[in-house]
Amino acid sequence: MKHHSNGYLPQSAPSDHPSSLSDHRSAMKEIARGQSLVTQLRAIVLPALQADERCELVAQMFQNILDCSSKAMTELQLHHQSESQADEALVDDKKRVRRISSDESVKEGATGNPHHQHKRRKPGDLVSLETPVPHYDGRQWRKYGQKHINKAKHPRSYYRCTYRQEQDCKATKTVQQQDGSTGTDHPVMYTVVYHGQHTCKDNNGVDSSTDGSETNTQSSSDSRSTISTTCTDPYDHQPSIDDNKLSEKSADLVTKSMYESFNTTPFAPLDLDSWELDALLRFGSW
DNA sequence: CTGATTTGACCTAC
DNA sequence: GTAGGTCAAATCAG
Repeated sequence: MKHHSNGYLPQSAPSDHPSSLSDHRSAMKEIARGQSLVTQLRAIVLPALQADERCELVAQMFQNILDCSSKAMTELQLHHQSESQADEALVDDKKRVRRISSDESVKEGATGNPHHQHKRRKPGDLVSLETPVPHYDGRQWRKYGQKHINKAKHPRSYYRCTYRQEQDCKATKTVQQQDGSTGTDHPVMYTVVYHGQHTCKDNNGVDSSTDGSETNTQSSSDSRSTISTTCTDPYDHQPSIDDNKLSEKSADLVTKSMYESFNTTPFAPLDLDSWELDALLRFGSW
């Protein structure tokens, strides 16, 4: 799968119904943009709030907004899929044949390989968004791989839920810096793609995936998404390897500390100008 | 010492 | 054959 430069859901090949599909596409783009903006805003605002009731209220409002957009995104995806399915029916048949045969070969233990699922993920099971803060999404992730993607300047990092083993949480995400954003003028933007649903509860016992409103995956994660990052991807500045390591580490540290302040303990106390609060509250009543 | 990250190898899909 | 995704040993950091 190629890096989708726009950072949104990868689309199947252009179909015969360009109008409706492109409508969906642009709607999804807009929603994703909205999610990204809210995410960025939340990343700025929440850490600046003192841990009091208002803070929780604000956090809840952000969450609600993101949940709403996630639901809308899901609806659109479903629509999009059902419409594009017809177009892909023929292709699907071919794929199915192939898949079956390959499954059989696996069953036969032709390889006896210890690695089980190296399947490519289905496009339908993902949600992507653009954010300058790819790590601070209220979830705990563990990096398990990094790869240079064809024609992309920056490597893609692969994360899975920290609780994958203990709670068998299947959620994963990939983070990739967008090619255009190298820094100076515009904030570095990352394309974050969430795969699979969180079935875990995060450590403070707050359920993550389950507030019911989050039936969809990543959106769930992504809705919680949030805040984060810092991630200066090592490759951003393309410094020495050592620098890379340093920056990654520090980014993760920041991420973690943000997580902690965000997730578990309420939020890091911070001074907040009254105008900021007013703006927030106004935003909340919106 | 323990847990997280890095990174090259490996696997599967295309 | 190539590209994307995952594994797991080695390495790093607290």
